[in-house]
Amino acid sequence: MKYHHGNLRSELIRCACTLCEEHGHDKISLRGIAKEANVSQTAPYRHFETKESLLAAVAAHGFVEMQKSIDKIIDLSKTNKISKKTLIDAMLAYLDFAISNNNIYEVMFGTVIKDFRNFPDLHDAALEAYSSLKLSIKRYIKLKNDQEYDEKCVKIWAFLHGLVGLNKIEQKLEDVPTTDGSYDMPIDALRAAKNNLVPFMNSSIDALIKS
Amino acid sequence: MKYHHGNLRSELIRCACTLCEEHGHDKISLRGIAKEANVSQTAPYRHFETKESLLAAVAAHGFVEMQKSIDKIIDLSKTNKISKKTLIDAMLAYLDFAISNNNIYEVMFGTVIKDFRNFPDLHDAALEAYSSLKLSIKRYIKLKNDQEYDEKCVKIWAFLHGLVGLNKIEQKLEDVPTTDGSYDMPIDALRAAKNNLVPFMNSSIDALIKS
DNA sequence: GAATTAATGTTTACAGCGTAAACATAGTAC
DNA sequence: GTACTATGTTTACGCTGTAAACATTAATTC
Repeated sequence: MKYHHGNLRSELIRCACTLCEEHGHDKISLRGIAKEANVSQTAPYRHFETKESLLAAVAAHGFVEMQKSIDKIIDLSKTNKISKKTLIDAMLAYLDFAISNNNIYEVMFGTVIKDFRNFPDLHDAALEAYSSLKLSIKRYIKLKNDQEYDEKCVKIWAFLHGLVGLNKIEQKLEDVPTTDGSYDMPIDALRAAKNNLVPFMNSSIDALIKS
Repeated sequence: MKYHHGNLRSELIRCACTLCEEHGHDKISLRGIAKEANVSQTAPYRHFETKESLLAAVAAHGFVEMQKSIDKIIDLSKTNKISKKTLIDAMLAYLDFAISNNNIYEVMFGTVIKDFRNFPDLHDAALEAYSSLKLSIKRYIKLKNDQEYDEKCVKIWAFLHGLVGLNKIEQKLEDVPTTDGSYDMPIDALRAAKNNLVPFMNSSIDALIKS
């Protein structure tokens, strides 16, 4: 029996990512992660000060992956303009990551990690991801200055981030017959948006960039 | 000493709202809420099956309050058109509620409550709140049909919800000198948006409605 | 009005949690 | 080889959500 694990740190992050995505960050325990990695329940403390700091590593990993999926679309090796279709594809890549990594996205943007400044790796990864989002706009359209790019980028980011949030709450609501008429249903609208995502995004993103 | 409390249920909700907003939903315990209400630590179980269901009541209360603050702006007693300024004011009321009730907003839209269908009061309150958001658009602009209102409403809601989310993460990031240039800073842009919220909203909301 | 029942409180108990402290083993430097 | 450091385990503590048994008060039935 070997006493030392070797690379427990990265193994813990891997297990944490898996379990987190499977069950949600609020349903996983440090002990459970340790068990998954086949070590004692306090072994993680040799590599992470707290549970929060392990989750910070999960979030950082998430930002890196999210950035990769955007970078893949806009092709970092080049510097030329990108088409509107490519821009939309990049935005769709954001949404796709957020939705297929729902629970990790929650850790990245939720309240689990109070302050990114306590976790420099995470802090950097988050800013790097933003820079890819911004770059995709820079490559799409010519604007006056950096400040203007930031303004558009924040608008689009807010819109994307909001769509992710609404997608979550759609899943919590019920189909209720609207016949009663006392209130209206956002669910159909959310579903309609999802089923026609490309035109939906096309009009919205363009409108925001030009606003 | 009186053994029965009388209206412990509503008192517990009140205490839970207070403590939740003060410390965040993940930092409060049923026991702590019970202590705040001066009852034994298991007394809440006579009124709420689980901690989740008490938080559902907190969320429901949040939706009602949020709706009120929107309704106050658009003046439900009337049915006439509203100006663009009034529409923006209603959207600002949404943001204002979300930000000054940060931690309760988190409960309303986060992952704490898995499925609103388990909590009919919450489910209704959420849909009612949506209907007020939609009504404000209906009163502002004439569109073809209900479906079109829903589409615009979802876009605007996503945008608002996203802004709330970005506001949260702004607080977790750090001011870093951009001189290095390896990445760009969303923080300044977020702050700029906040400092000029009215024109920022004016352009965005209009663009989304017309998109 | 007394007896029964239902509603609403308390006390006790349990397993799981994050994590601190003490201890054990393995790898590294001299 | 000996000391030191890194990395693992064991044990322990107080807090958590909540189940179960018990107590008291309010409501209902006769």
